[in-house]
Amino acid sequence: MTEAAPTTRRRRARGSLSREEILAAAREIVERDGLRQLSLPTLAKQLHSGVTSIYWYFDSKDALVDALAHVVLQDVHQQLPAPGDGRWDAELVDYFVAFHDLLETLPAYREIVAFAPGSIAHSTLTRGAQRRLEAGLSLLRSAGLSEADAAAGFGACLNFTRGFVALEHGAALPTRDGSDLAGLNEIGEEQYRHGLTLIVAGIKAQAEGRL
Amino acid sequence: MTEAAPTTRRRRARGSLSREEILAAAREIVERDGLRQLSLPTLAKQLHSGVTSIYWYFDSKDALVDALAHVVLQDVHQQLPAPGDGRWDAELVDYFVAFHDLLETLPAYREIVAFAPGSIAHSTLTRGAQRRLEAGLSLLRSAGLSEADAAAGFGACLNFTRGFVALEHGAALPTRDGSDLAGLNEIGEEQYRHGLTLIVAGIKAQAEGRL
DNA sequence: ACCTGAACACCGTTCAAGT
DNA sequence: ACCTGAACACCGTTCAAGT
Repeated sequence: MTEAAPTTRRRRARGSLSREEILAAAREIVERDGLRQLSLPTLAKQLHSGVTSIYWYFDSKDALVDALAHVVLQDVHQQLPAPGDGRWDAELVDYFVAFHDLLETLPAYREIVAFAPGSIAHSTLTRGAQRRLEAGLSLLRSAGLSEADAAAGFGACLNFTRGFVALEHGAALPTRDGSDLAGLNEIGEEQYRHGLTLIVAGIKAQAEGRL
Repeated sequence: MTEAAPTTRRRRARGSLSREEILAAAREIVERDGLRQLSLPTLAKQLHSGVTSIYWYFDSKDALVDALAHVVLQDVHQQLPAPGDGRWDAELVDYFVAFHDLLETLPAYREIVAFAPGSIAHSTLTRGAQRRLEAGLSLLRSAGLSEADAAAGFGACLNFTRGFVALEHGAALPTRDGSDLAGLNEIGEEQYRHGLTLIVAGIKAQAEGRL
């Protein structure tokens, strides 16, 4: 009765922790419960480690979230599909719709983009991601656009996609009254596709010298 | 020596607090120090009130932030410019560029969109805001689009704008290495304008039956 | 009806150890 | 070198009062 119950495991072995393991555990928590539930005590519990052990690998919680964003983004870019060989404008739409669907599917990405957009912005592109994006970019070159125009057009699609996903988060609630202006606040797959189609049509107009 | 120093004011008068005053103080903190600095203790200090007094007017901190988002959004919509009477496509671009600049100018909006996008999504449009938006919408009707196409096109511009602003926040840091793919991560006024121009060109193509 | 402090269960971070 | 608990200065929220 005088001793505390020895319910929990004791001390972790010396070299048993790592950045990778910490990030994997953090990701699991974020996918399961959302970024707001990610605290250092929760994370330590999941790792069976002391809370302060985490500080050996990351300077702060913010730094940890930055690193997590980086890992998740790498995953996203790795899963980017290669464009097919149909007409460039149709392929470009498909390419980004796939991108959009991918982002929608990854809860961790949505969580971070919604609650720590800064961490996403900090993350630089890896070499592999650059190659994937290059493939999309080349679609635009094949439309006969100058290098600068192609990059700008691709960037517009990219920005639209990223921004749209940021918007989609938390917009899943029912509208509170019926006074919605022709569904202007509606946000979803259909609205995404429409905006993207318009941008691509704009690029096409530019390629044909009608801008 | 035995008494605590009576440095601070005593108790607030009975009916002296209000939702409005609380929101105004909260807004001041957000504009000055950012949303992350907004805590109930800080807020209470600014109000010279007890921390728990705030709970008489708001159920939770989240509810308070929701209300703050609503107030700020109302301001934004009230400042929306009326479109001029030039060509519809040029006017539409100007209309949204003004919108974008407005959002950029209001730190409170940026803070909330960045750190509490959910609160923005919850907010419904007031009647006044609807009238302002109607003016922009009518630009599209004058292009000869169907009601549905006009609303969809306007919505695309709106979504692009909102999403873009969400992206801009925290993207103000210098890129960490030079491997940036033709400045694809660049985000600013120029990129905004370009994306918007493409969307409008796409709408034009649609209006002329080229989509 | 409206304002309040005490108390609670949480945070992130620093520091001075243990091994 | 790597892991740890104690301690600190914060949070948001509940509750049982005061007026």
